[in-house]
This record gives sequence, structure tokens and C-alpha cells, in this order.
Amino acid sequence: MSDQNIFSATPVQSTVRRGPLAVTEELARRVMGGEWGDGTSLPTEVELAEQLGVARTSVREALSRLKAKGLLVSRQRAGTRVLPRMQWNMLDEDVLRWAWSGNDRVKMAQHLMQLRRIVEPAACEIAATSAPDAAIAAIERAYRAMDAAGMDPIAYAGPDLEFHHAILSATGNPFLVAFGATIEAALRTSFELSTRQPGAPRKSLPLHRGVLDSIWARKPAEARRAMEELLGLTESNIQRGVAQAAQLPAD
Amino acid sequence: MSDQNIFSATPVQSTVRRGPLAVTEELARRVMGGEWGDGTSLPTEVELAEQLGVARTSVREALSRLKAKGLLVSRQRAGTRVLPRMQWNMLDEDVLRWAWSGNDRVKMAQHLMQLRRIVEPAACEIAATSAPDAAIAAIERAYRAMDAAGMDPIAYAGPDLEFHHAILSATGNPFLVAFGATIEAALRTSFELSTRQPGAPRKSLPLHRGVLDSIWARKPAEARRAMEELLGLTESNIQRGVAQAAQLPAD
DNA sequence: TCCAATAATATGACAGACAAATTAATTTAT
DNA sequence: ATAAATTAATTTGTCTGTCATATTATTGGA
Repeated sequence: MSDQNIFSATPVQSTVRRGPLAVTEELARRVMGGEWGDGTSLPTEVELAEQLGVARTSVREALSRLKAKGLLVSRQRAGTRVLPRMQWNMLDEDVLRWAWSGNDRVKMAQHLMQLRRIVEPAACEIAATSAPDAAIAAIERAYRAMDAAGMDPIAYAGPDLEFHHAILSATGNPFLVAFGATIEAALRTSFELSTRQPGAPRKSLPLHRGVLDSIWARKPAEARRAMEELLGLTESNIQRGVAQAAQLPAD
Repeated sequence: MSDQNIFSATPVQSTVRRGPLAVTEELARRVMGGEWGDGTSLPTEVELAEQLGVARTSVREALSRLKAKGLLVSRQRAGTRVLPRMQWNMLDEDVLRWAWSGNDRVKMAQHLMQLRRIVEPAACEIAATSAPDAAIAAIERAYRAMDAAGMDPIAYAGPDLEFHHAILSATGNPFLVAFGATIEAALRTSFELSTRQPGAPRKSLPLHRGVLDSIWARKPAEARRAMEELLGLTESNIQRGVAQAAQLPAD
């Protein structure tokens, strides 16, 4: 039973490096999966080390990472408890990625979309008002890359991500920039679910153009409206993607 | 020189527990202070352990926490580097607290306020639209506690915080709930800077009432406007506080 | 039955060693 | 002499083991 370590159990996905990250990922997966849900105490560090086939040091390092992200808390002698999900920092890149494996992807996608509808139009408004020209130029570079990518959804995805990130950066507000990670996750979803719509870039490119132009024109209200329109298209793409995905088995 | 450990060097602030947290806090302080700014490699783990007068294990645990928060990244043999500030997760509770010690508190307070103006009115709108009655009741409980606190700014602070948190919770959106930590930091500032305005609660209480009532009334637009008004007062309080604090030495 | 002292236990910290990976240095071949 | 290849050095990563500390559980006594 001790040979049931994580490396033999799971075929080790290519993106997961074999190092301490693997232990973190595995523990995170179990916490997210609700194996020791909400308030219950999880096994001792020694037990976990045996289960995973690693040293206690490695377990401790993984646990400290999860504690840093607000998923766990541990008191001496009392053991390590799972904090209530409401207290988790869902805006953290990794937490979001881990949570994504859950069964409620659709609902989560909706919540992310709701967040984008709140933040991104406002960011456009701010960018149009006070962004330095250099920052707007960065947005334009991303736009040109999108244009160059043409109709290839794969090549289109990267610059698209960069476009939205550049807008947040252009606000000059570090807290909005920090949204980048969250937005990125939302965008990945959107790509994941809208890949089945091959014509998507054709429709979205001019809307991106509209956002860019109104920011250049320094018209905040117009920039906000342009982004709202763009997000409207994105949302409908996602909804259609969800509807189609519902007829297929989950990956 | 090896006796210059953190416990003898600094008189150990009362809030800082003596455990591994102390090492994390100290390292975070140095990273934030720009001691090894942006891309440069910081000392080896052994050196840090000697400097701080702790074992390498403790240093590693602290470093792993900082890595989890996106402040550092370390590669084997290459050492541990500080990631560019733009990539830091400013929406993390601890990162925000650490960054707060910087010299640009005023600008940061403005950025936080800008974020609140984006998120909180939108949250009110959502709450008024779709929050279950139980969630609104939680907002009301916080309001009653504020009312009971009367004019005492200290007793007023807790329920005020709870009020804004309850609104975010009422949206049912976990990402907005995650804002709680950030908003909390912003509120602490606001208290810190508006304590010198003893009459503040008297003005702010009816505005809170307005927010609560319009959410109960299920009027989204009105709820948004009420929150915007409340934030307007808060911002002017902060600005006045900043102006007064400018004439005093920084703590 | 309740309180106090004691024992058990899990996390926290420490020490030392080896493994792995990447960079720096050195040697060798062209 | 230069470039490639090999070797060495260095730093993080991992392991094993032990002790310290805090908290809970137990047991004993009043």
C-alpha cells in the first residue's frame, strides 16, 4: 500500500513538473475534490507522506503553499483543517485553475463572465481617460497580432489574451492588473468553449477594433460601451459552446 | 554577525507570532522594500538562514509561501529571483498588507478606492436583483450592529466591514466574495485615515441605510446609486484624512 | 462530579546529507 | 585561437531523523 505513490498512480501530466509541484497539485486536487470537506481535519503529515510516497518535508512544503493560498490552516497538535470555501482566494491563479476541475464549470464560467462585465468596461473607461499613449500602443500591438492571426483560432487566442491584459495594464492600477490572472482563466474558458465556432474571430475582431479606436479617441463612455458589446458577443459564444458541450461527454 | 537574527534585531511586534510566520514576514518585508528588486537574485537559502538565525527548513517554508503568492520564483542552481511587481497578486490579503508598508500609501489608497467604485456599486446592483432574502438579512444584521455602535469609531468599524462584506456575499458570486479581503484592507485604511473625523459615523450611517433599503426594495439602479453616494463620502473622508496626515510624521 | 496534573500526539523547528539541475570552468579537438 | 565538449562547482530540491512546543486526551484525586 505504500507503493501507491502519486507518480505511479497518475501518469504525470506533461505540464506538471515532477518536483514538489506535483505534491502540491495532488493535495490541491484532493482538497478541491472535497475529500476532507469544510472543517474536517485531514490526515497527519506523516500519513500523507506515506500515502504520497514522499518525505514529510515535501508534504510540509506543499501544505505551506496551500496555506499561503488560504485553502488550509493548521494549528499545532490540532492538525490541518480545510477552510470554508467562501474564504478561499478565488482570484488566485492556481486556486482558480484547481477549482476549474470541479463539476460546476458552467456556473463558474457565468460568474467569471459577470466579473468581466463589471471590471473590463470600467477599465476601458479609465484607460480612455488617463492611459499614457505608450500603454495604448501596447493594446494596438496586441490588436495587430490578432489581425495577423486571421481566422486561425489557436493563433488568435494569444494576442486576444494580450489585448485584454494590455487594457488592464493601461489603467495604471495595480489591482486591476492583478485581475489579469483571473481574466486569463476566463478567456481560456471562452476559447475552450468557442473553438467549435470557427467563425468567431471574424465577428470579434471588429469589436476589438472598436474598443481600441474609442480608447485612442479618448472617449471613455464610448470605450465602455464598445467593451460591453464585445463581452456580449463573448458571452453568447460561451453560451452556445456550453449548449453544444452539454451533448458531449465531459473531458 | 551571525547573531543578527530577526528576533534580536527587531523587537518583535506584538502582532507577529514567533513561529515561521516571523520569517515569512521578515522576508516579505525585504522583498517589498526592494532590497533585491526586480529580477535580481537574492542570497542563497543557507545565507538567509544564517542571516535570520534560523534553520534552512524555515527559510524554505517562508520562501515557498512567497512563491505561492507569486512574489518569487526559484530554479535549481539559478537561485531565487524576485518577479516583476506587475505580476504580483495584489489582490492577495497578505501581499496587500505587506505592500501597505511602502511609501506610496496615498496612491495605493486611491487605487483601492477606484477598485471599490468599480466593484461595490455593481455588487449592490446584483444583490438587489438576485440575492436571497437570507443574504439581505445578513446585511441588515450588520447595519443594526453599526447602529448599535453609535458614535464610537472603534466599535463602528467591525460592523461596517461586515456590512460591505455581506453585500459581496449576497451576490452569490465567489469571485466577488474573494474581493472581501481586498476591500477589507481598503476599509482599514479608511478607518485609519478617518479616525480623526469623529463625526464620520453620523454621516455615513444613513447612507448605509439607503443602500440596505434599496436592496430590500429590489431596485438595482437605486442600490447602485446609493452605494456610489456612500463611496463618495468615504473617499472625501479619506482625502481629508490624508491631507491632515500629511502634516504629521509617518508612523 | 469536577478539577488538576500528567501523558500522548501532531505540528513546528533543527541538523546533516545526498540528489538533481544548471551554470561556470576547463580541457580537448579542429 | 576558437569552438565544442567534457568536467567541476554551486544552488535548489528531497530525504532521514530528532527534538521542541503546543494542545488535546486521559487519568487521578478531592
